[in-house]
Amino acid sequence: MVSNTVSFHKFAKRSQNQKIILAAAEKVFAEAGYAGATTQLIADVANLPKANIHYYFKTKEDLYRQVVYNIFDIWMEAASAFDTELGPREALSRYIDKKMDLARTHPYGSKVWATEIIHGAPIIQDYLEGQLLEWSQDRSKHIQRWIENGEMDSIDPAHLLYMIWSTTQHYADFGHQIETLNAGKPYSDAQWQIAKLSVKTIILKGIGLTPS
Amino acid sequence: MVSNTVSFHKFAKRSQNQKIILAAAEKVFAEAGYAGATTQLIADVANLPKANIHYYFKTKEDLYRQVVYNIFDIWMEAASAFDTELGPREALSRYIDKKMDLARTHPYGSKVWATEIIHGAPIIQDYLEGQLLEWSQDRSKHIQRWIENGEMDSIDPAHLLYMIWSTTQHYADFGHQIETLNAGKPYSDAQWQIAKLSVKTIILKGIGLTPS
DNA sequence: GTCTATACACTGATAGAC
DNA sequence: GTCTATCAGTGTATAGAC
Repeated sequence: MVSNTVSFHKFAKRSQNQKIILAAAEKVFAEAGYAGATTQLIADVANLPKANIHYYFKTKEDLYRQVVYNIFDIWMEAASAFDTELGPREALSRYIDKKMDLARTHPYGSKVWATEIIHGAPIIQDYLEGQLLEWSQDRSKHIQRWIENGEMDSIDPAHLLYMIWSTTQHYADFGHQIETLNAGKPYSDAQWQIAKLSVKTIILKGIGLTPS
Repeated sequence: MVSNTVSFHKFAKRSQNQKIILAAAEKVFAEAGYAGATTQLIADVANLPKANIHYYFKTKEDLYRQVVYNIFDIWMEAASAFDTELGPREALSRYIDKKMDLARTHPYGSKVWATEIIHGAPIIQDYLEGQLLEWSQDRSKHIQRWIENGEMDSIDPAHLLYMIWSTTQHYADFGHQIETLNAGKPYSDAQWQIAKLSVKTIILKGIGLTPS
């Protein structure tokens, strides 16, 4: 029993430190880019000695890889909010809401993702060609069916998806610019509500629906 | 006369080399990020010795600064396509068209801009607070007037601008992802046409207009 | 103006004491 | 598991020959 307890505590501590490092790394990778993010800076933000970073993650690339996988997983889970059984208005409304919420709660992850894609997806390419392609094709088929059923306007589904992705992620990736144009102040709860509603209203009306 | 000729040639060569270096730097900064872009790599792409880069641009930061200023100038010039005297439908149509054209012709510049903002605008902050803020406020006022005149739906002008920026720039910044989801092939002329039309259709209809 | 050689600083990673 | 000291490699920038 003693050994079990020790073992449990060790794993708990390991898991806890890994979480702290991952959170620090996400922030530093987002703000400085992959090459600009030094392990020393990540260690400082995590409030740990530099060597500990390498103890928990063998290389800087491994750490970066974990950060990118994490945000991808979070987004793919959110993508299930795009539930085609609900019909176009409700499915798209919920998906946009979910993506806007994530832009607010996970801005660093979104920024890391953006630079990863901008640099040609050196790490996440396999996932783009796998999970993301599969999900996109599945949802595109359902959108096509809605169009054929006269439930929404005729629009190339890919461009509808790109519009949702770009518009929602913009509030994370370009948050600094938005804040600058907002008198240098971050959005309040009320302003986030208006942003969400504005995005939903324009997109849904733009394809012949009314927001829910 | 001889000295004038020599002088002329020297300036021409200087100007020419600077253009070659700027084009190479734009590409390398876009694909590798600021810290990841080595002067050696920029020199290789420009097909010049590394020392020549430092001869024409004192520091790497100066070179980066020029690249960022260039894309900002190009965008601000395009922003004049948003001619409020044309009325909402025509002004917005032309502006979206222009931004989509720039996403296609200047993808590297767009990517450099995106990472600059993602990293907190360390170089371009003054321009955000100056020219960009001024332009945004001016156009927002005109949009407000259109709304009051019943020429378009009631939408917070800032969010309409963000939607245009994010959607159009997405085709440059996330071009790699779009290409991956397009069977790994870059967009054809016809596909770019569809993209432009899709973006314009959704946004204009989304605010109560019909595309021109 | 061009280019080679090099100085100087910094970074990722690890060895080894605790 | 933790942390200090250190190494090997790489980067920016420049000096100086041509």
